[in-house]
Amino acid sequence: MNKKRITLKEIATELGVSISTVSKSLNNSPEIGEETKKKVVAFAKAHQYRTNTIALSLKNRKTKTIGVIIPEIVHYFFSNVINGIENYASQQGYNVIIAVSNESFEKEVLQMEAMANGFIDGIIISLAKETLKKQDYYHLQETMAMGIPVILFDRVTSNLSCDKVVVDDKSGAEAATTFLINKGRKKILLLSTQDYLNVGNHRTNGYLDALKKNGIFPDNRLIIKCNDQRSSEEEMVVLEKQIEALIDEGVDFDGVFAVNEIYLAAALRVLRAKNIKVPKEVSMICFTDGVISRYTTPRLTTVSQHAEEMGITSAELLIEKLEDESSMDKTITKIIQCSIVEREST
Amino acid sequence: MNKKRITLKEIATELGVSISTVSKSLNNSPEIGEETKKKVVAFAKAHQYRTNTIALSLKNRKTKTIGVIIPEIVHYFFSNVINGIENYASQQGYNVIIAVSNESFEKEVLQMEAMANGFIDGIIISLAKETLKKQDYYHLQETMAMGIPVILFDRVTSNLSCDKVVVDDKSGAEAATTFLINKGRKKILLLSTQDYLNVGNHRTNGYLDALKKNGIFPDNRLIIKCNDQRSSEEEMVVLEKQIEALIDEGVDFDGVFAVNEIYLAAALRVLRAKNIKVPKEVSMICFTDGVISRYTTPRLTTVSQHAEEMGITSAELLIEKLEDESSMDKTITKIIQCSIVEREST
DNA sequence: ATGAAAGCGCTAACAT
DNA sequence: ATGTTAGCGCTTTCAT
Repeated sequence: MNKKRITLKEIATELGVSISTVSKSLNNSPEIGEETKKKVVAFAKAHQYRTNTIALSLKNRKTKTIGVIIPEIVHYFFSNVINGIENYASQQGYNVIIAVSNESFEKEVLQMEAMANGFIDGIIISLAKETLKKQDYYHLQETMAMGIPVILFDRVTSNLSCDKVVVDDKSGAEAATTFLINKGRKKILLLSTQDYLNVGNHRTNGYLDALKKNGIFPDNRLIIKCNDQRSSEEEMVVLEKQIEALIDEGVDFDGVFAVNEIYLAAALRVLRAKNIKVPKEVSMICFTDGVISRYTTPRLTTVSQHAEEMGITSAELLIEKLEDESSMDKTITKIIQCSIVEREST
Repeated sequence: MNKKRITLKEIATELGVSISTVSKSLNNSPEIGEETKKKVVAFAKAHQYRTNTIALSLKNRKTKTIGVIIPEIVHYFFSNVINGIENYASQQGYNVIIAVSNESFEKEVLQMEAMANGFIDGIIISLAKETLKKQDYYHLQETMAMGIPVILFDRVTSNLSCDKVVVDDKSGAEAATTFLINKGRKKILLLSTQDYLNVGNHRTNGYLDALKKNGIFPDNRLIIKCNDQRSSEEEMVVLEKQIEALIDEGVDFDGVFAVNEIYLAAALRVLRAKNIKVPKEVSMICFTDGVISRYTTPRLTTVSQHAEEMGITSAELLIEKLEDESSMDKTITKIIQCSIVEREST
């Protein structure tokens, strides 16, 4: 046991040739005679030679691995993005390291530094809520200054000049709202987030635009911007109470548009408790085409953000920067279009 | 831009001292005079010196990173396990690399080799369905033979001698079934998987044991072992049909125990379509305390497998092996107890 | 107190 | 066709 892997040097002494002969043989260099080549390759195979990636990295000054930092991993959207990144990257011969910031600024900085310090050629990141709130991007600037390319996705900021991959949140929200309007709904409840999350902000604007374009005057009582709670469980409880109160106050609505699945699931629970029929009396739609939408009754109509595609695109952008020096200068922003997945709630 | 990080060598020439003096100063060696030390440290700081992890790894023959291979990432249980691993590992100064096998044997082998080839000190893995079916563990044996410690979690096999972290599936299933029996249920529908998945197998046994201990004779018509379909969507459709058929045939049941959330969610949909009241007429419980359970109506009572704890335990086991040579010989299996989280479906 | 040199495993330019 | 050597960035033993 503990058979510590064999090195070029060992093969060389064992075979009575030089290290470079071994190296060249293994890399199938034309410099080496067929005879020797065969001999070396056979020996290497027999002894399960595996080239030491670390040594290679040190030599080449590149690690062929890319780092991904996401705010949360237990999250349908993000894990799908990772899926996309993983698929494309591995197909291009890159490894993927994943780190989680847990929505914390401090942890994000730590993770970023750990990565920048060593093992990665480039970083793909979606910013933590706290970072967005603080608007402190020093750690990102620093690693970019070190010549490490950074790609931002989904949770981005205009304060950083680098490649970005975003969803067209505004037009997605507009489409969703319009979708409800076209079903004859006029009093549409919006469940959104606080404005510092650009995502929530854009979606709210899309909602407002759709109303305006259809000549519907927005009703402030129909716009709920959820407060961040410590846990999403608590957030649910608070939100459910708010919706309940709304109904009890007699504020009427015939549609609901939520900026994510769980808000809509919360609304659905309330409606069912109040015995309001979906989609008969109220139509419902939300962002995030995740697991929940598929397993509620009725199943939820959603706006898909094409998470996997976002992942692939981010990886493409990064690897391009990595392989082609000249691409380092220009910075581009890719916009992924949303699409509506209709299910039973509309 | 592209400020390529500074090296010891550069600092040395810049300051007119030797490389080793710089190295020692930065590592606060007592060998170096206070004066020089200060000077070097100051200079390093000013130029944002960061030690090159790769070089260190090459020297130390350890990378301080651990690899994790999971069958799926878009999965509540696995992402929670990762969360646990990540938390413990980073706290111990380790990085975590994640790879996904996508339930494919081939991909698992590839990922394993990529990892074993270089960047990781040890591996934590949950086996792909295909691997379990094939029962081919050569790749694992090989990396263990290379002296790389491997920890198996959740999807394990008795054919491999290494540390393992498993859930007590059988007693969890027994507890769940007993839970329903104690609510006065006697005709309990079991929704399980094919037997080659040890997880499904154990849970089925737990179910049978609970029945036996309570003097209930198992009814084969009440045991459904779902076939793997290409996608979980398809699996749902098939399963829903099966349950529907059961009811239409007049096979009666007053409880449902499913080995995972989505099976139970499927059952719930059918029951609601048939206008059967939950939990009034039928009580329901399942394994996997995930997102879905929290957002259906009624919310589902579940058996929690303490995913995060499993992650932490796996990481502990691995890091222990990594830091303490002498622990390499013994192999231990940790069993994580399940617990029931009661919600509205019982 | 400081420095020279070897070595971690590999590649590649440059001999031979 | 094969070998020698330098070097990637760092630590550490052994001089000085």
